Amino acid sequence: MGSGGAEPGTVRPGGRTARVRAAVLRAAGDTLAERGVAHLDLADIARRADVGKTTVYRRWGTVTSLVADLLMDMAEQSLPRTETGSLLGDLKANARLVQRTLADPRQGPLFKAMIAAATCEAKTAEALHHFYDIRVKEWAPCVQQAIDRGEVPEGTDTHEVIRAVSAPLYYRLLTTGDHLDEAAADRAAEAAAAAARAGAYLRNKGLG
Amino acid sequence: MGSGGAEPGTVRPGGRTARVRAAVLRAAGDTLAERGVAHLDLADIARRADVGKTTVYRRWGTVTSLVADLLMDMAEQSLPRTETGSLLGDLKANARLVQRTLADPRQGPLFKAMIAAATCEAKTAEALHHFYDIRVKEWAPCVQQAIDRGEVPEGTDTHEVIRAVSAPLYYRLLTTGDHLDEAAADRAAEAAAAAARAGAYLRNKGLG
DNA sequence: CCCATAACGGGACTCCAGTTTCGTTAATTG
DNA sequence: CAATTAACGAAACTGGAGTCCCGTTATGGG
Repeated sequence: MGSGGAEPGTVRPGGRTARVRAAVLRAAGDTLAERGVAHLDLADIARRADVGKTTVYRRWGTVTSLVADLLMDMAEQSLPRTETGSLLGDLKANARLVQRTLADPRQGPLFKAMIAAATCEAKTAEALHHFYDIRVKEWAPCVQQAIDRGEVPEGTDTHEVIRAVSAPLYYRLLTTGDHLDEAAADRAAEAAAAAARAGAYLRNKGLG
Repeated sequence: MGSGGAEPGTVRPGGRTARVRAAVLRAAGDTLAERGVAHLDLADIARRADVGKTTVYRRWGTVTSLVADLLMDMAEQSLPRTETGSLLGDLKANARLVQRTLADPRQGPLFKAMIAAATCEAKTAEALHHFYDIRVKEWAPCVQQAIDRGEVPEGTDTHEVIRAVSAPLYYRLLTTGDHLDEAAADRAAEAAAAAARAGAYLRNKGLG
């Protein structure tokens, strides 16, 4: 008698198992982008992935659980940031990247759907938080460089500045129907840079 | 022969019909706050509202449609803004209001759920956009006053400044697990004020 | 106050998302 | 290159979300 068996896919992760995972995550992303989280049927995803629906139910069980796995997968593929030499330049590069992603006909709806899925289950929320944590950590160094250069006051919360760039873009995506253009990206970067220079993101504000 | 009949609840909107709507919207809000949009059963809501499930299905039909109605209802109850005499003071008052709402154990999850529901259906999205449009319009005058006072450059997009206050709070609510405290609210207000003063929210940037 | 009928509500019914069963395929190990 | 068994997949099954039917309640107009 064994311990009851680990999660499916952990003992023989190679070959077919990996192919099935890739196909299912691909199909899940496509379907999420097209239809959103609601009324999402795992059997549909299985059909699109050319995989038995039993397999999908056994390995992931629920839509939110599948989204969590998709987020784990996406978190691993982080694209390197570009460096321009100035805070505003770096933040604009970041803002443009976010804007292009959210304005993309596939990626935009996909991100909306993943955010929606994260509101439904703790595990999915955790995966989403991890995903954004990685993105923020990837870009935070450009703010540190600005601090070192003297562009931004010492004690500035670098992560908070990076989040400040994305925030208005996501807010607009979710709460308005407006198109996200490059002007919006530039405005987000300029606002974050101006606020950072003015010391709005200093840690331990108002404790003295 | 008639035209086939209008939507239920439009011909005799008084008395019982209004009571039923109020009870159902109340129950819908409670359930959304507790469980989120996923796996939400209209029969559950009907039971909690002490209303026949047939009635709920007939008048609203789907969860997203019910959320849309809830948003219409909430949009009508706009609380008046306070005036402090300075841009930063007004923006802080706004930020604190948003922060308290999102940090509230009932309202926070409710807003998350409504945002999630809006990603699933156009009609619900429209209702959400309308809701935020009203909130933004309610607070935008305080930015106009700051322009008149000379605190902020002429040509500043007043709506964009108000959105800039809320954006980081919503972004944090959705993409991190962190608690929204008053410090976060103040930081959001200060950043928006600093960026506005620096001219980051001027309309028609980069067209000349 | 009374009538016509809008709107509600209980209960039976349907249909499909999710589960269970069991046989098949192929990843790993020596 | 077998042997072992993890993982897959087709098909039958089940439970409950959503629909339908029809009798009941009570609103709004005259």
